[in-house]
Amino acid sequence: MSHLDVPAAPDTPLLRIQEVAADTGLTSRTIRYYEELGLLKPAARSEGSYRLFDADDLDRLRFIKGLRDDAGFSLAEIGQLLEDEVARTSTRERFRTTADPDERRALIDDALARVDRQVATLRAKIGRLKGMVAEAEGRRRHLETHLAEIDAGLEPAAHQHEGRGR
Amino acid sequence: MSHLDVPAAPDTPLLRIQEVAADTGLTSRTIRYYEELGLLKPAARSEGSYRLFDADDLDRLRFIKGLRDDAGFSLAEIGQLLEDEVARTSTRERFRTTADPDERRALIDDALARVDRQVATLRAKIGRLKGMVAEAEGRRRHLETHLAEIDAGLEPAAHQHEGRGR
DNA sequence: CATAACCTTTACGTAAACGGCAAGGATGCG
DNA sequence: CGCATCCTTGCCGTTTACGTAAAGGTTATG
Repeated sequence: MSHLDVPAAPDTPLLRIQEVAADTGLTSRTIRYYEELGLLKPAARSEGSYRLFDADDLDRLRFIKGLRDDAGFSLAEIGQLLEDEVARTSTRERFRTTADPDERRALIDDALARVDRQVATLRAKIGRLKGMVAEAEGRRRHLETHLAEIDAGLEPAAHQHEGRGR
Repeated sequence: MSHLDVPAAPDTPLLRIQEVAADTGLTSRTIRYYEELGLLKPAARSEGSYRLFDADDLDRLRFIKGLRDDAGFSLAEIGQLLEDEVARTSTRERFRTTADPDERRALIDDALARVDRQVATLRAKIGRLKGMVAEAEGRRRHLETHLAEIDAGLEPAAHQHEGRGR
């Protein structure tokens, strides 16, 4: 997440939900659902209470989508990874309103810690997947061994039609 | 999968569903559900139609669980990965009953191809996860840059309570 | 300011992945 | 063979992750 960006780049135009949906590949329903679950909170609301999203929110949604589609995490797990949104929102606000460098450092340190935990979680998953690849390759070797046995024991025998294996 | 094992190790005792559940960490309900979905078919049925599983089935179930828990695949995707079970069953049978080395080779080649596809799928997922790690690390660097800016621009300023970051 | 296009909340519907229960048959042991 | 235990096939219930329609405000545009 790039919450804690330069005081929310004042040039970001703030998009409405449909635009965000198009940009992220999610549906507006899904985005509202994620908000309902506390996975994000739009940067603002229009006068008539339209949800308004900034670039930061877009990043967050894309990250969520990645965790969901690519990493296969449940929304509950994603919630754990992103960690409580209320805190994030108030943090973002605090960061904008405080000028105390010590406090700003502390806020960034927290954000760093969160990112590190995310990376660790992703790496753990990569590790498990690699374990599965290793298993599969074990099966592969097993099959090849078996194939070699057949070749050794029976290849010399006569067989009519062209062999098909490589 | 080690279907196509040495003609189904004749020493395997054939377990009943509860035993299998205990061994794999699944529930019997789940195992039946997986069969219903066509993810596996128990090696045999007892006289009174009890499901009976061999070591091969156990491997398969553990593999499915791995794909589900570790890799985060949906059961539908797992079904694709394992590829149609009916074919597998008849293949297993064919393998046991045929003596023609050419045919056995062909069957093993097919199994090899399946394993290769599985490995490719897993590797693709690993790739996507690494992409996410890279993204996260990008955010990390961004935060650090930001932190450095604060340090550079404001650190020299006076501040009362002990700095907290490292 | 009229109106199309977009938004809001509310609420019911659905597919996936099981959990749990009921009614009845199968196994194993003394 | 009697009985506890395990199994079978339904079948309904639940959670997750949304889809979809309803009823009614909001915005942008001519």
